[in-house]
Amino acid sequence: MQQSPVPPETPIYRRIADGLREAILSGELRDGDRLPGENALMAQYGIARATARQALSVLINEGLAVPRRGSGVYVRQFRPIRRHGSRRLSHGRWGRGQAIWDADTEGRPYTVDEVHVDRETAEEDVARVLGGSDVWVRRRRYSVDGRPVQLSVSYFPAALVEGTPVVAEDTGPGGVYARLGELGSAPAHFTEEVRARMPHPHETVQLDLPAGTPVIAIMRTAFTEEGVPVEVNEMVLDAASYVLQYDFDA
Amino acid sequence: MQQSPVPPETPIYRRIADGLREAILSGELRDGDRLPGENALMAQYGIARATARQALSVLINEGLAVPRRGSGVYVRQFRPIRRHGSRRLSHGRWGRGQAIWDADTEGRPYTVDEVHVDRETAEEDVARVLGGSDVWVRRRRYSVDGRPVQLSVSYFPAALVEGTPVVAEDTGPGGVYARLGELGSAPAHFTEEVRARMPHPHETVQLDLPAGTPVIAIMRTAFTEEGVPVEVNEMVLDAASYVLQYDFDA
DNA sequence: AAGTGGTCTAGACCACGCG
DNA sequence: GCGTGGTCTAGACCACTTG
Repeated sequence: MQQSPVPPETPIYRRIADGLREAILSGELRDGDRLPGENALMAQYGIARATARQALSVLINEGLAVPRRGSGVYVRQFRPIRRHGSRRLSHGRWGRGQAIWDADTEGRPYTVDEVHVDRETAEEDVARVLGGSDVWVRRRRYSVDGRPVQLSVSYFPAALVEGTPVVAEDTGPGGVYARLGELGSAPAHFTEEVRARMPHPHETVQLDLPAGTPVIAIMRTAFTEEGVPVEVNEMVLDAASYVLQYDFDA
Repeated sequence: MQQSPVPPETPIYRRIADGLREAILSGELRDGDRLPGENALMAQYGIARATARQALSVLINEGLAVPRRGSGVYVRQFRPIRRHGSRRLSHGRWGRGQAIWDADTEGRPYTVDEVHVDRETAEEDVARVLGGSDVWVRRRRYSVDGRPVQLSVSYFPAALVEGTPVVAEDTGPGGVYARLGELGSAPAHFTEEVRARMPHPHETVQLDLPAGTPVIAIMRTAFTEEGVPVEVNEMVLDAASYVLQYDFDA
């Protein structure tokens, strides 16, 4: 037997997915709640297993639900961190300014791990910006509340940082930017290019991302007061964990 | 019969997807190229149809491929538009500044359609920012090269714009901001909150998004010189069509 | 007309989790 | 141990695109 002769406008699996999405977005199903499982959907709608799975996969790929093996499918949560771009302009300057999206206050403890510092040959895009492919690279991963949220790779011109604390494992108080300042190359201007896309496999692993989670990719270039580029920083953020904030004037 | 007794590390459909992804990311398969179809994969790997589909669905949900009914599955392309946040800081100021990501030059013709102007009661988040829920709302959709790329909804305090050209269908030269200026409420400061997520169903329709495409959601608040909020602008961008650029000082 | 992807059924074995 | 989701098979009918 096949389905009813006239497919009722939209396929069954879509109608089921739509209903569940509605329940999630309306708040009827809340963070961490369990969705009806495959067996429940099969019984309730009289459908085959594959069809029930297809319905659930829609929500999973939309990032609204997360499957847990041996347990069930659950509503996913969104608890972002607020990341300030141009902070100096944002702080209590425009009295009545209010944030639209809720986000945890900054200042939560970051954990840094998987720090690697290496001398490498930069890819073409980075080399073009820095004006040379001979670079030192600092890679690291940031976690908040034990969950990885950001990968970060910084590139520095080798001629500038060779043999300096910039390429040490621990860069000391104030971090890399303070050390660059001591070299007479304090970053003064920044350009950030922001994209969103689905993660690559290694990002999925390193950030422990469920299906349906995009990443935000930021390429930041730091310039000295004189306009000399001294760092390119490539960041990949779990999109479900971040709200970026930028403030500027007309 | 079932598969071989020991699942060889990773499931078949993943291995196939990994291979195809590799081919795409390495450039072996290029923009618009056709991927091996379901039948080809079934024959090549000796697998069932559902398994071949599962492999392809991975790439589709990652936004790397797009299925075309009756035709095949094709490599997707990424041709972004560059959107400048704080442009005033960016223009030729830091001589050697180079962009990392390619993007079409701005200035390509935008098309605006589906313009709707209505008086409404704002949601709580917008009302909190504007200091009241009585608002006028301007909705519109932007297209470039005939493809929809952005949805935009602007909220204005009704008390400020009631009966002014701000709420006319055509706002005239200089647009809404010029009209706000004539009202003595010229926007002078902006805050943008940026998120990325998977699209809601109506966004998928209005932006004609294939599966696996995230959207960038921007909430921009405009303030006068005195710090009075005069507009909240909620934008939803096709993430595959945009690179955002922000420039700021240390 | 042939080939493609879209939807759906009815089974199967598996690893995992939770009580 | 039982229910859960993860993977896979072997079929079917359909709508659509293309030569």
